[in-house]
Amino acid sequence: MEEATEFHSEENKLSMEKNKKRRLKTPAQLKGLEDFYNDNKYPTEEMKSELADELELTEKQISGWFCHRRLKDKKMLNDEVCANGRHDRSSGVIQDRGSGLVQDSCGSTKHVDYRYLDPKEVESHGLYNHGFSAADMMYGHNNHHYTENDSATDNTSSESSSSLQDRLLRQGKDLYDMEPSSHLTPNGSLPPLNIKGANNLGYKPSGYLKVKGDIEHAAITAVKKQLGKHYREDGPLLTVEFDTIPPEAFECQIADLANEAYYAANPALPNSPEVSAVKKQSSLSSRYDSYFTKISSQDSHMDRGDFGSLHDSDFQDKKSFQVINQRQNFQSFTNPLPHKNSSLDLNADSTGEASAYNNIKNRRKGTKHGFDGVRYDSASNPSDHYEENNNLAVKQTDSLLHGYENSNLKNVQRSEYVKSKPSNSVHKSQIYLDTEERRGLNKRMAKEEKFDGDRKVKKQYRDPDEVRALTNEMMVAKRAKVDPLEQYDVKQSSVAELEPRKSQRSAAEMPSSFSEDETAETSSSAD
DNA sequence: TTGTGTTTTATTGCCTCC
DNA sequence: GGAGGCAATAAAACACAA
Repeated sequence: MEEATEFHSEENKLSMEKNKKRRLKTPAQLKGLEDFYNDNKYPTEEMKSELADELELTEKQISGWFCHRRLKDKKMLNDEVCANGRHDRSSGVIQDRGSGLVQDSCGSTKHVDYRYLDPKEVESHGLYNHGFSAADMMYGHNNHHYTENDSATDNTSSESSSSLQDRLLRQGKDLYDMEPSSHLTPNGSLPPLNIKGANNLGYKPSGYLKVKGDIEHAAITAVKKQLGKHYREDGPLLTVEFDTIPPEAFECQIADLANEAYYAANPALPNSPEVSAVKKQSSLSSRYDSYFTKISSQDSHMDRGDFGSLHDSDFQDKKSFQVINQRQNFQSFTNPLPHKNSSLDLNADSTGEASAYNNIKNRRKGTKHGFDGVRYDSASNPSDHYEENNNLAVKQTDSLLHGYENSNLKNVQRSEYVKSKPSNSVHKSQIYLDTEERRGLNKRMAKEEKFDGDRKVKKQYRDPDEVRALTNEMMVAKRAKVDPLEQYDVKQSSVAELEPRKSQRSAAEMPSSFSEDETAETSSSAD
């Protein structure tokens, strides 16, 4: 026995040592691993071997380290998403319109989310939110079922805040709309239609989701087709005129969108269709604060930076301030590897460099994951009026939020990063996705399946940091802070304006969800 | 100093793809 | 069936508060 034991000890001397007492990687090893990991999260056998030799580790250790490193990233992402997902769930946000994929932010939340989401509601609200202004949506939520969820799941925030937050969350977080296949759903929202992508992240939609995705997608797509691509965000309630949409009803949408952007940039304009709505967004603050105050106390002074020097045309910069601030804070809160040269770090260290870096990375990112696709779309379509329209809410918010009116010059320099890496992707057009994107969802799903074999290769371009950054972007929407008084004013001022719509909706029996008949009908039409 | 919580490392089992 | 990857788990190492 002893000989055998001795033999084994000789044979596996090193491994035994490592088995009995795990050895921490030396700083040099860790650095090498991290550096390599930043470049390639899925090293090949050769790479592993080389790295093992270089770092004096075994390939097994290398593989294990990378595996755990990926898990770590994923976990971090999930944690972040978890916080977001909680908000979403509580606010009844439909994270994955169409596919039904709600970001499984925390693994266990995968099923929980659906307790709050009726497929019909998901569908109808998805349309709602797309067709309504923020103000409309607010009432839509409060007057319908979502407030129920709010009270049930989040007692810390006012009801009014939820809808607004939902709006921003969707804009910033609803990656689904932005990306058909995101990684994050990481919850933020998972790439709705990309089940594969979801799986990659550990979000494995079970039965219900798998079926739900197709059904909802078909129904929504059909409705979207009926509505047309360009329906006004500030236009009539979808259901109100749904049955009587004249062929020319939406033909002037592009122009309107342009005007909306102008309004957004000029909040002073009385006719800005979304001013009241934007003001309502202030309600975001409550829950946001509750969450981010945990992140960093620096937010307070950071947020009060001097934005005054910025012009309306610098909207992007303004927004970037929030993004950056949030990212900085968020990173400091979540990133256990401060030394890691993540994109966020790059952002802080070198604007230009980070910008270029992220641009490259964004382009490198394949369409495999929804996030990637979304961001890519957003970045690659700067002229997309939909994106512009989506920026509207943010613009308005920026212009209305006192706490953010002022910018920190220090941050201004960083705004370029956001430009290169459009945080507005967060606000990417829901409308756009609901039409153009969704039309290709089924095809895309098929492609996902088809090209799943390429996953390994594409995976190499998955950068958790990017995903994290995107998650942070999603969080940006939440960052919109408005003091309580402003919230109150917003409510008061917007009530009169919105009341008619409210009554109109109820008069039209705005469906909390499409009836089964409608769903079936639309589904069939989509077919 | 100790207890507790977190992080990191290692192992194992399962799944998917080739 | 093998390889690669993911997830769950255990345990050591570390950090921190009382």
